[in-house]
Amino acid sequence: MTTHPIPIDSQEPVAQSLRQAGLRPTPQRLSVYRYLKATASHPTAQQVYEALAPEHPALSLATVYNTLETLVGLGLINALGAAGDDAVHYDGDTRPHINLACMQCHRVIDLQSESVSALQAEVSAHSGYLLLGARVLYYGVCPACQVIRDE
Amino acid sequence: MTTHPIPIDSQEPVAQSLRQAGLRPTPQRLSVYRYLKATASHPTAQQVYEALAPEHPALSLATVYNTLETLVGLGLINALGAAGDDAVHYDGDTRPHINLACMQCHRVIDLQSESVSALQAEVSAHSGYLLLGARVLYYGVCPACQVIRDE
DNA sequence: TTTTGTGCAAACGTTTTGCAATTAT
DNA sequence: ATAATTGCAAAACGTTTGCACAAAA
Repeated sequence: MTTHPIPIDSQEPVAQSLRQAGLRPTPQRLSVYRYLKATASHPTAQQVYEALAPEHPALSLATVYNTLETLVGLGLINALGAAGDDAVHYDGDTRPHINLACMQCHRVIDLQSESVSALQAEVSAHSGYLLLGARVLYYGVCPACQVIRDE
Repeated sequence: MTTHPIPIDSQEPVAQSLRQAGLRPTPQRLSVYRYLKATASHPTAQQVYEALAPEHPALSLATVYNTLETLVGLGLINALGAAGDDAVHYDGDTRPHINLACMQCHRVIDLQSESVSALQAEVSAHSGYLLLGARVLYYGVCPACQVIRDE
């Protein structure tokens, strides 16, 4: 692989989290993480790969998969599961919120909610689990796809 | 396929739901549904298949997959997504509750919660989505697996 | 009789893995 | 130097699909 001019900011919280876990803050990991933080599209591994490919031509899909798994394991991103497309969608926003998935167009959007924070607190306090992530998602058919369905 | 003596109770709510959707309440569909309602184990398709195989020797894994998809589409069961094992886990309990998944032993348990009903109400009222199911799941490491991990 | 559903096996697409080369520490 | 990480290709796995047969309407 040829080295690409993707800057590694060692001060970045992700970089620190990775180091704390004994992992290296590589350009690939930072790119994947940054992309997930910057987008609201809840992409699949394939979509992350396609989004980063232009600026990161040597990136491999396998590395994207590995990286996503790593980030989930560290609790830095959430794995939401499939949205009618057999591919896991990821969410860079780990703050408590609701996800809405359309099983028809496979899009996932966010919905703010008062209640989710309470939920998370409840789980943290009473479960006894070492929590890594959340998957608060309701699935169905979005307004746009309902219209199409009626035609 | 040979006919098996699995009774079809036409009064069963599932049977009625299936008919309303123009689908037939077959022994396979009722068996899968009943099993999911009766267990608290949040099984994968494979696990449903293995559980029903002894009493339903002609059942095929493909039918289990098809049936699970059908039931999800009708909102009769919930698709929770993977639990560290790349296989979708299903939940026969569609009442609002929290699911806790252990990414190490791949088990999913339930957690009662006051807040989840409020969540669901919020989504129903404000999303504009035609809702089919919920996926309220927190994942991490269960108490038992934490002990093993420490050893 | 017409339509729907099943079972089997093959196909598909997502995800994982082995290994040599590369990179960070 | 040493150990971790990448990229590629191949493999593996869960899931879906095509089709002939069976069952229900």
